[in-house]
Amino acid sequence: MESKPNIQAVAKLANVSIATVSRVINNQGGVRKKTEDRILKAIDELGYIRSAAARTMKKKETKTVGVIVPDIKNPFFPIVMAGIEQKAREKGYFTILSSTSESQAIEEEIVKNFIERGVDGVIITTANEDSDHLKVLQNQGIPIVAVDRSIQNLNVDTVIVDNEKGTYQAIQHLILQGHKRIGIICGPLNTTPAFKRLIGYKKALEDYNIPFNEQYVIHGDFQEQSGYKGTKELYSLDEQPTAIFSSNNLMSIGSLKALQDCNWILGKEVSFIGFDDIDIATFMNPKLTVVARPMNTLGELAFQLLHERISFKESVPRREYMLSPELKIRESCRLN
Amino acid sequence: MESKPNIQAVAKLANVSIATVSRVINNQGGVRKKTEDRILKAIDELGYIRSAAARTMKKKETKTVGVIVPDIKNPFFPIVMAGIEQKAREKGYFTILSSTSESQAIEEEIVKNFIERGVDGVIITTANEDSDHLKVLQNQGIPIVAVDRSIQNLNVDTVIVDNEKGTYQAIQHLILQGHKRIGIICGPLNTTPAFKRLIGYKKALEDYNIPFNEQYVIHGDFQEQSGYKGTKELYSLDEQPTAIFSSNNLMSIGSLKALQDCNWILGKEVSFIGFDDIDIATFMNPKLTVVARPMNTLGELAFQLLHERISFKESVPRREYMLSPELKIRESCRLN
DNA sequence: AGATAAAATCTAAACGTTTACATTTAGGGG
DNA sequence: CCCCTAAATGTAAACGTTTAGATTTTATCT
Repeated sequence: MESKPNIQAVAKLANVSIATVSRVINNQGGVRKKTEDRILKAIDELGYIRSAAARTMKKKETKTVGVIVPDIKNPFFPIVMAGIEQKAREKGYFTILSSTSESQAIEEEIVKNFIERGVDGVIITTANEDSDHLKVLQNQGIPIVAVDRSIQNLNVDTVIVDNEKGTYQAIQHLILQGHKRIGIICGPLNTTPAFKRLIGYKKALEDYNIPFNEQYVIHGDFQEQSGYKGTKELYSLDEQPTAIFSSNNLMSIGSLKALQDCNWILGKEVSFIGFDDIDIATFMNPKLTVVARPMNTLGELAFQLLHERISFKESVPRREYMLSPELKIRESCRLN
Repeated sequence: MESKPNIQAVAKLANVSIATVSRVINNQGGVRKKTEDRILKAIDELGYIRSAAARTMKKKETKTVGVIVPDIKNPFFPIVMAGIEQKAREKGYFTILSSTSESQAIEEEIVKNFIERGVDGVIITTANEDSDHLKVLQNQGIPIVAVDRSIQNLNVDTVIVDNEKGTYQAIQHLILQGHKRIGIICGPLNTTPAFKRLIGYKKALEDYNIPFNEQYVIHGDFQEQSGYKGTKELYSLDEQPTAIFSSNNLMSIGSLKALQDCNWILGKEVSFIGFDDIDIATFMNPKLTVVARPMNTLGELAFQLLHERISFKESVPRREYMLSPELKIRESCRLN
């Protein structure tokens, strides 16, 4: 196998200088049609593909944005990613995705790697919000957009959903149906989404004068297993809750499995609302009432903000978009 | 904002030559402890991060593998990806993921981009199997591993599951329960998985002397919508099938929705088996019988093969791993 | 045809690393 | 204390682009 052809080889074959070749591959114009054809032919003949590395070195830009998510297995993120990818492609950008498995150590590794590679910007759902480990990005002048989870003490554009409101509405819905003992399965409370959802829960109780009871608050980690365990805990309480709110999709699945295993009858003995719509929602019997988020839009918006930052380096003030989730009322909640 | 520090700046601050700095950042040893400390301190002070671009240019390697999937929204791929990512991290490799949305045009774009970036290898589930558009990779000497779908006329390592066998077992299971009119919802037949699943279906019918009936074969595209439509078609047949086999997860979901909308009662009026286990499977009533694939293993194995190729450039002969899927018998099939 | 302007093309210098090879420094033995 | 060897460090070239500025070619107008 020959060594890979470079711009030099193309230039020689087409009998021009490398500068002219460069002009052609970058569509800069100012090249005679005849010359261009000759060069194009040479490129084709040699199978020349330009080296992004060399180009990046000169241009200091990569037309690449890095995306960091905490858990690629959570279907929420692939959908957000699809939104990002689509918008990025439209603008001629390329995306690279990495997952941290909710580990800050891995997140740091990825960030460093992204910087090494010279990404033009980063879209991140961070594993740890109060984290200095993202300062490096800012020091390097790399724009950041936080999506789904905001970042403390870092002045970055943010696209989130109104977690508090979404949860408030869900809990309110339950209260209005007569529920007073409502369990909530939380995510990691050092993440805004999890925290805000708990706030929404508390506020709804307060507004309707229902005493807050610590035993109904389960501390989960956004993984299926913790939803399962948490639900069993709730079940084993002397005064069982009559309704359960689960703070994310994966935990909802775990929770529902626990319900089945306990023979705790959904929609009859216990009402249920989950944050995030999931495939199973409409297949369950009864169908699941959920708080749904505009996931695709979240991604599209995130890229759009990032792109603006990349394009106009001038300091636009920080922007925060808060999208509204929607309570999709189906059948898993019953009067109590 | 200062311009980013380079190795030169570090060298000056630490009062050494750039060669020594290079030795330190690459852990090559042969540097006096005292000097190393001085350099490390300088690196830290300046916030120096080496440029991958410049490095790649010299070394002609990136420690990066590119992963191409046809549909990031299909939960199958994120799980495979998780397997790849984990193994890659262990070996010090970094992965970049892109999704083609089943479009060959986009796939070509991505491939080109990967080459430009100098990925050391590619793991791909191609959108179009009989495709010359992957030859470029081979021409560039970039190792490829095909996962889930093989590639025609290209001599690459392959990791797939035994689609034919998996489907055969499913259909056999239905036949032994007395079903004779069995519908199948196929994926795009120019992909091996879809094709092989159809083959498995036909072979099972043949082995049990059940006549093949074209009207029970629905041509879908692996997307939810086609599963929905296909199922309605089957429902509208004069001689409705008594059982349905769906060739992938997304189409299963569509199919099940159609069942509900038609009031065609699952497990009673119609039996059902889907390829790939899905969240909803165990929540349905009755629970879904499925053909399950070892998705995580698929990814791990794929990276392993690729890594071997990258490490020992010598021409090991082509390898093909075919993993066995497993028929998980639950409740969605009933005697007929 | 000659002068001039405009268009096309070329030359050469970066960009930030790695590394073969050259040079300096340190350490030990006599 | 000097010499020799090994260890540590330095020098300089190369990797493949882009691009400013220099030069050549072409086209236009008298």
